[in-house]
Amino acid sequence: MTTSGAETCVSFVYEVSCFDLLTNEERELIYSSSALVNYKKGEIICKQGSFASNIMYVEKGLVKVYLEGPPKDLILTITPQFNLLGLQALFEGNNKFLYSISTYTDTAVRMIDIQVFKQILRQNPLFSYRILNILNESTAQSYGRFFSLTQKQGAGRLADILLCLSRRIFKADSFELPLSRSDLSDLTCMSTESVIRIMKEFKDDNIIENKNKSVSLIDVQRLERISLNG
Amino acid sequence: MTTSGAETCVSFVYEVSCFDLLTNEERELIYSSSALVNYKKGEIICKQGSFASNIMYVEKGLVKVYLEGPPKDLILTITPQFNLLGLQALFEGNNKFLYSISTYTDTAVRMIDIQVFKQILRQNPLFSYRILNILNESTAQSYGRFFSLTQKQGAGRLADILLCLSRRIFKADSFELPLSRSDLSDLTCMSTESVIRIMKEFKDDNIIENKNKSVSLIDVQRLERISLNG
DNA sequence: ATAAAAAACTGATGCACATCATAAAAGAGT
DNA sequence: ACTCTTTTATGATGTGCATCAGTTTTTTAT
Repeated sequence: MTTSGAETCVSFVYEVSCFDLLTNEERELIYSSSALVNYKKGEIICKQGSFASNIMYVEKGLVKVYLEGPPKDLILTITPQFNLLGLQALFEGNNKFLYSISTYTDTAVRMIDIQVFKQILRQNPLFSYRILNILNESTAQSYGRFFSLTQKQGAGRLADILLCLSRRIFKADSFELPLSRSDLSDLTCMSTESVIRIMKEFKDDNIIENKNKSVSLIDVQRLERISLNG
Repeated sequence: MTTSGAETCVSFVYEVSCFDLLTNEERELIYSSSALVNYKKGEIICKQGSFASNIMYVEKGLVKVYLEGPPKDLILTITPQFNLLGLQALFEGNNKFLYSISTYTDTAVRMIDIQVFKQILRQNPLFSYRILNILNESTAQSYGRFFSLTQKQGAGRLADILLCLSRRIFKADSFELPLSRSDLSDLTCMSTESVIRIMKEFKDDNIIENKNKSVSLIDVQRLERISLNG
């Protein structure tokens, strides 16, 4: 398997547009049985191991979905607005959150009653088919990430994440990074010190620019080569 | 996250019983548009990157689903009979296999036309809901495995795999292992030599017995402790 | 039964990365 | 402004595991 940025991503290409597949009645049902909750930057939306009674839809903001250590956290995805969270709780017999979710920026989340969501899934095959596709995309991406995390060494893993952040999340070569070095280390499965050292290498080699929170990818091709060569 | 064998598994608890949710007509459609193909031990069922036009149902046998290196293969799941394969190809725009699949034993696979499968998904919400649950279970497991592979060290990862093989695949403390040491290394993301060394340690410590292909778990509790402590 | 090939094993060496210790810089709160 | 806390940075040391280079055992083929 040869993967560079695109296939090893922690986020999604397509925003979720699944609600347009609902009938007016179903949409009304969703809205009337849901609540919009606002979170500030850094707050926890849900905690691994707690009971899941909602499917969540990020209407605004940026969150991280992560497994809690010890020895350290592992960030599964960085999810921006217009995406669903907590779909794994649909699995019968799986009524607990497998992961924690917290916010990087101020975030608004629509909490949808899981029973209502399930009911609509059962009665609306097109909607159900769309959800199935979303889950499949997520699985496909997690395979790419599996490969990145287990087969590549540090520089390659960090290159993957930088490319992903640039392409999928911020959709620009330059961006203000709301993640700390420690977050990057939870994404790339290495120590914070190693992230810092490799970032410095990239900077010294003129592959990226980096000052405080701002990051610019200068030599994307080089980054892709590093990603490919592990 | 604290995981031992159960949550870090490469195989599934429940056999797939989704076809009972089909109408007679739909079942007939599946059967008439499918073909049963027999593979010998060691043969390749599908190759990563090739076009996927079928959903596969393992009627008999044992297979591995794996990403191909370089630098080395990564086994995603070990899948026994009565399970579906290739569901990821359902993702629109994803008509290529993300992984290769090959057999450990003589295997019979029913090849189901993907268009027929999709059609039934769209028209039968209960079936679609069941498939969605299967995908969700698979995602949940891959999270556990993510954690195992990225956060635990060698002995813990191997303990996880041994526990999984015992519980999920062979459903016994003693079993004949059709996988080579090299396969175990592709499952645990370490070198073959390391697998051998750790297996020897386990044997010297009377945690397992091992002679040629036969493996017996002697001290399961100890294995679980090793799994937990990384 | 025997040769050939593949898999299992063993030891010596090297290296990527974690860990530890400590300092500098940036951000947050008053 | 200034303190206090958090984050970033950097060097020194340690280690888990890969790699390499062999030997032995097991399996396969004839």
